[in-house]
Amino acid sequence: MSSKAERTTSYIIETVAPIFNKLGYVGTSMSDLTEATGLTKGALYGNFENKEALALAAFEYSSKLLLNAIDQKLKTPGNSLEKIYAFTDFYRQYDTFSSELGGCPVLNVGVDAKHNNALLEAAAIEIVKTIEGKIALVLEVGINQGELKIPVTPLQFAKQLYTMLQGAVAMNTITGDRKYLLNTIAYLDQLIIKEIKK
Amino acid sequence: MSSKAERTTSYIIETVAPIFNKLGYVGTSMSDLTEATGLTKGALYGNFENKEALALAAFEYSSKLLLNAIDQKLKTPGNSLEKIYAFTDFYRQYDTFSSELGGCPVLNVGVDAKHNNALLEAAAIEIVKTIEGKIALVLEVGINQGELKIPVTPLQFAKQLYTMLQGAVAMNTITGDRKYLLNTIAYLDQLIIKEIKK
DNA sequence: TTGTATATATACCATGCAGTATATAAATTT
DNA sequence: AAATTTATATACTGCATGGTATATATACAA
Repeated sequence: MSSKAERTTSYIIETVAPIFNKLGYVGTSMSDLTEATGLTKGALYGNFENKEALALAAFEYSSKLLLNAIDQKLKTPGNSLEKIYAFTDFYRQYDTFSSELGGCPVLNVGVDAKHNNALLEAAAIEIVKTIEGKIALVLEVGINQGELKIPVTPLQFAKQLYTMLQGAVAMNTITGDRKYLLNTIAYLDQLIIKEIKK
Repeated sequence: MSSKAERTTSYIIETVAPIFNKLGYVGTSMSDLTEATGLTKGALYGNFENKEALALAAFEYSSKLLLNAIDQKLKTPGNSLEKIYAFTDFYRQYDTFSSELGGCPVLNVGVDAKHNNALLEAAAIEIVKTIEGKIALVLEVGINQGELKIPVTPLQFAKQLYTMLQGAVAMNTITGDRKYLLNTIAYLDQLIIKEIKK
């Protein structure tokens, strides 16, 4: 079993992650975090070197949850096309999924940290590459098995797909309107049928 | 001619706008602004009631520059299709255009202000609606003149178009890679030929 | 159960923050 | 050019910030 110390460290990260994601790195104060956790500065600084280390751990936690969810969709049983469908379908509920994380960590941290924290900025870029790579892999398998035809390289198509999804996520985030997600996925689904299904 | 007072007010807004856009509302301090303008707190508070009023004026300035640029593209001589092309083509250089504003004001303020400033959040939503409306208007004219056929309502299609563009803007902002813009516009151009050109 | 290591709470520091009152300087009006 | 209005600079609040030193409490090992 995990020690008490390990459990409080996890507890801090889990509690703090959505706050950082919502308020941003500079927008989040240490007192926001003591208030949310019910712990004191002593506890937070005993578990993390400083605010930056805490924010990084929080982002890694949030993005890992996102990556796990994506992995799960891309491992849906069936052929590559079905996996891609499961993945795009996931974004129909991305607003409720990401609300538990305090919003989309890729978008929020990617935009927020741009001029405020270099480490977080780099971490966000890393996650983007990871996600694009995961999508590309599924596409590649589909091509090799003769299921799919793609007008560009798998990575290139993966980037295009993810860009459209993140467009919907961004518009949903800004306006609060879920239709951006629904309409974009609806469009993507027919795009996939027309363009890449063999 | 404008009075000295009016000119300094304008000067403050112009100088301050890209800083707010880059650093965000909470991330920008009044001392950042006195430093950038070469003025003192007395001057800033003499021209604006408080930080929020200054940030709002700055966003209005930035978004007006964006709206003007979009208007110009959508007023390109020729038929509706050519206007739409000019508009999408504008986004090929959107990274250099927006860098003078400190990034895309819609994306940055829309994401940053979400949980930090209600007025800015509302202002960003307003700009989104305005832009979508402008695109929809051009599409509508194209339909009425028998140039274009569209699978959904003009506003709906405009939203879809803008979502894809903002996806490219978001990915470009996060990663710093211009290809997201170029590839998305390339895709959009062929989409327009296939889907809406009559 | 006691002793010890470790984790958390408390109290504090220097600094930076948004905002203000007032003095001084500069622009505008006459 | 003088008078007056208006804008900017200075000096100063009170408060919140990230971070730390140290005391106290708690978890774990014996």
